[in-house]
This record gives sequence, structure tokens and C-alpha cells, in this order.
Amino acid sequence: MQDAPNSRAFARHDHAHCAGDMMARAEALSRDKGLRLTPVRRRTLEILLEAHRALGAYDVLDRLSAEGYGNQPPVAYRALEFLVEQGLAHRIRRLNAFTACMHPGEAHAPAFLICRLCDAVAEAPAAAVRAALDKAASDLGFVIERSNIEALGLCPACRTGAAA
Amino acid sequence: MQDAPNSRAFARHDHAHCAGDMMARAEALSRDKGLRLTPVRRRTLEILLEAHRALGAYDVLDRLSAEGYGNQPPVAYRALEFLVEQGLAHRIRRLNAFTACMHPGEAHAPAFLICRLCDAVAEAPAAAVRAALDKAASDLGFVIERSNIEALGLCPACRTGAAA
DNA sequence: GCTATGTATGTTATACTATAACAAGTCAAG
DNA sequence: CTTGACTTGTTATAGTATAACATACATAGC
Repeated sequence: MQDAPNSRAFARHDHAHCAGDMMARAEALSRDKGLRLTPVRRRTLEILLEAHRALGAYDVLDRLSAEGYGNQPPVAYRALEFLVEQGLAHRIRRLNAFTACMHPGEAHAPAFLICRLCDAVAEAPAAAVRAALDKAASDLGFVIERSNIEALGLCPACRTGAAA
Repeated sequence: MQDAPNSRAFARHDHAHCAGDMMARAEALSRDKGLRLTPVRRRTLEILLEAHRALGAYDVLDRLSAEGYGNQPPVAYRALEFLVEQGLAHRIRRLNAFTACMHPGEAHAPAFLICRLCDAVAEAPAAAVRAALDKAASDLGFVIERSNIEALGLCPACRTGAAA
């Protein structure tokens, strides 16, 4: 096990700071859009931010129920669905998992880079990817509404060190 | 329900011919690579080609068991896994489903366009998309081994007609 | 304040998706 | 004709997700 196996991007950073920053942005976004960032939803987002990696719905549920929230799947799924719809979290289909969005508020169709050794998930800037995808789709007359772009491979740390 | 709701690409074509062609290519590929395209595997591929749309593992299983093959999930999952590994089929994670590959043998990291109304799945050429994704990844020091690129939206037919 | 309305949460139950583990059969090489 | 690798079949279970209903909470209007 490495020291930074599940970093957001594949680089060190001030974890507490980025989580606090994201929460602040989520609050602001909710206020602006008139959304209800209720305790379960807020706590769910915090859990994702604290974990700092992709969590399954049942992982989230365990944490929520340990803190006195409901202990049935819909509790977690609903909170996660809300966060995803509001762009505060993303669903990583390859992992059947969810992760906090690191760029809330900015319109983006991110690409996720998933390390198959340490399970780190990075949200890569994907404007160019999305543009190419839009082009390929429009060539077929297809209109894209949402997209999932996920890649599996090796993060820098695992490529150089951990694999040895 | 439209007449061509689940077309491979969003265009009409000679269905029987394309399926036969795909099977021939699968046979050739297996012979060349020394793979064992056994009855279950061959039939699974045929089922995907005949359905001409993405099928869940249990849909495939139903058809297989109706024809005398095993009726337990691993039968379908193993055949599908084989086909995916050999590039003869693809897994559509967004739908928890599988679809026959329309370009077997050609190295490709396809993008899938999924119509949310008719569930048609098209395999779009995605060389440019993949190139952009590789670039985004390498900027972060990440090496991509496999990728899923899936988009949800409206196919030409549903956009113009069915939605009305 | 009080009630009506919409939204959110909690709970029960169940459906859907997927894999581990082992037994039995098949095939080709030696 | 036996070994060894692979394939298939089966049992059992794990993991993921949602439908449906009841309760509680918030806000707006009276």
C-alpha cells in the first residue's frame, strides 16, 4: 500500500482544504439554485469528499447509518442521485461507485481515469474529448445529452513504483 | 414503437447479411488466433447479432437455456466474457448489457451512442475521441489500458419522429 | 398560528446483476 | 490412454438497485 493511493488527481494536495472548498461551493450552488442540501445529502457529499475515492452506494450507506441516518439502500441511493443530478458527484459505472465532483458548478463532461491497482480515480479535463465525441455523434445524427467517459489503466504512482 | 428502433447504426441495412458477415469474421478470427469458438460461444454471438441491440446477460441466458444450454448465470457470463475479451462483443456498462461488435478484428476503442427512447446502440468510430482521451491521460501521467466511452441521447429517428 | 401542498426521509420488500467454488465433461499433446 | 488445460454445468451466494408505501418536514397561503 502506497501512501497516496487514492488521491483525487494523481498528485498530493491539501486534502482538508479541498474538501472544505468543495463543501463551500456546494453550499453556494445550492443557495443559488434554490436546492435543498439537507443533512443526509450534505453528509453524503462530505463522506465522498472525506473518502477521497470512489465509494459504492453501500459503503456510503454504512457510514450514514452509523451516524443515525436510515440504514436502507434507498437512503444512500437517493442522496447520491441528488448529488449526481446537481453535478456535485459523479457515478463511475465501471466501479459501480460514486465520487465527489471536483469542479462543481463548471459545466463539464469529465473523463475518469481509474487506476486498476490502487483504485484511485482522477477527474481529467475532457473538453477536447467531449468535443471529439460530439463530432462523432453528430456525424451519425445523434444528439448527446449525457456521457460517461471512463478509462482503466495505471496511475503515475503505480506505474513507476507499486507495480514492482 | 418505430420500425427500426434498434438498428445497429442509425440506418437501415441488410440485417441478415451483416450478421452472417460478422459470424464469418468471428470464425476467421478464431481460426487465426487459435481460439475455441465453441457452440455456446458461437450461439451467444449469434444471439447478440440477431437481437441487434444490447442484451442483458439474463436475456442471453434465457435464450441459451431455451435451446438446451445451461440455465445458470455463469453460462451466459462466461460466454459473454469470452466474446468481449476477444473483441467480438462489447459491454455497455450504462445498460448492464452486451452487444455484438460490428468491427471485429480491427483494433478500436469504440464510443457507444445509446438512444434513451428506443435503446438503440450504435458503435461510433472513435479514433479521434480516443486520441483526445489519451492526450488528457498522458498529461496526468496516466496510461490507459481500456476505456469505456458511452453517450446517452437521442438517435436520429427518435429525435425527429418518435418524440412527437 | 394553522393547514394545505410538495418534497424528503424512512422502511419493507423485492428485483436485477454478477461471481465464487466445485464437479463433470471434452480435447489435444505426449 | 493418460495427463493437463480448458470448457461447461451446477449450487450457492454476494453485490447492486429500485418500487411502493408510510411518515415527517418545510414552506406558502389563509
